[in-house]
Amino acid sequence: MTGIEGNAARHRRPLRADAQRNEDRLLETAAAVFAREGAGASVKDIAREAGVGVGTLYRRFPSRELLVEAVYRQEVRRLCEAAPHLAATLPPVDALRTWMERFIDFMAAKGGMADALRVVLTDDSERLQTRGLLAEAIDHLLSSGEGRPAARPEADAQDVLMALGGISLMALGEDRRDLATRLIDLLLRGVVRS
Amino acid sequence: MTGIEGNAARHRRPLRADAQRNEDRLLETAAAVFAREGAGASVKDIAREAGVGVGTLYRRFPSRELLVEAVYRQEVRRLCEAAPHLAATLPPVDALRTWMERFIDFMAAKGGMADALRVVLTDDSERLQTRGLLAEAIDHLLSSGEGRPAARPEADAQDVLMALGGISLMALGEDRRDLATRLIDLLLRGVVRS
DNA sequence: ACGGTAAGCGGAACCGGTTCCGGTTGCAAG
DNA sequence: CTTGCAACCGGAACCGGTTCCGCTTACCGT
Repeated sequence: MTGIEGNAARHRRPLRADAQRNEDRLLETAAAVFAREGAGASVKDIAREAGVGVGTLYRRFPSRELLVEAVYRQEVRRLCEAAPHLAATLPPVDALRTWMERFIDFMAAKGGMADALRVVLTDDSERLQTRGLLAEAIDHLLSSGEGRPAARPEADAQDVLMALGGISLMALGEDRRDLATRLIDLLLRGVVRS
Repeated sequence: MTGIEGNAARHRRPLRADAQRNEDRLLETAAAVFAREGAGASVKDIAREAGVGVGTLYRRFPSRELLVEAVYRQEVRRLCEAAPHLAATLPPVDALRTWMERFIDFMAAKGGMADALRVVLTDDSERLQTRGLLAEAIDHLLSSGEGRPAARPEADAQDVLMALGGISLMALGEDRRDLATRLIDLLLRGVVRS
């Protein structure tokens, strides 16, 4: 479980040995702390528990949200990879709806991911692979269904992702699961082929 | 311009004289500072410039967002009051779309209102009159149009408000006005009578 | 007028995120 | 094996929001 491999290291000179060690340790620790205390845990705590200074943490993860993103990147990837299977198994609209509800549940399960989500969907810097992953998954769901795409042709995966993000931001709280469901229905009504 | 009259004071013993004076001064100062530096200005600055301690500010406005809400309540009210006129003047869907775009533009114009907006739409405590105002305006637009309501009967003003809030949260940034427009279209397609 | 007290006041202290910078060190060239 | 230096490190310092608490005061009843 040491070292989120698929790193963005692809086109970046390899890290110095100590730096790499610290990065691994930070991700490891952050994952543990988030799991234990929710994604709201303090950055300072994580740094201390990982045995490094905050400066070190910040050089690798320039903001709290980026750390969160890095920690959950794996799980989001898994979520996205499930899209093709859904698309192949269920009727188009149901596949889309199901995937969206899974997305909401995932976000809700992490607690306090709202800010991180906003950053991931809003910030257009490179290194935020997560956003592309999500858009790709949605694109898959929109265009699936043999010969009868689920969505109106103009419906754009990026836009749908943004809309879903907006819904998450509003409906991520405690007793809001039903609100999320209703808003997803609303969104689908606008997206789906009439 | 001293003393937002329509206060929630309705069923609250009147404030002590000095307290009322401070509240007025705070609102006045906050409005000025927000206008000068955007809604991101620091609470401490506002308190200092109003000549009171932060403690005083916080007793009256228990969080930064609530202060923002109070400062802009008037303008939001005005926005909402424009709804009936739009409803009477334009075809139902156009009225709704126009109002929504005004809403977005208003939020964008204030800069850094995103957090305040989330609180206003999300927090269900009393004293947040703004939310009710907005829902009412939307309700008006949804059910207007002589004999031919704009919206599908199940469309709920609260839900539409939440969706619009979500859109705002995602599309409030710099070059995002067009995203907002597209998302509003998407939303309308789900809301409007087919 | 007077006194008691609830309401109010100010600001020091706390907390979490973020930045900065003087000192350290992996590593590669000589 | 040195040595030069870019990359790194740690943590003190800063900043903004929020809480806490000892002191003050407006106001009501007498």
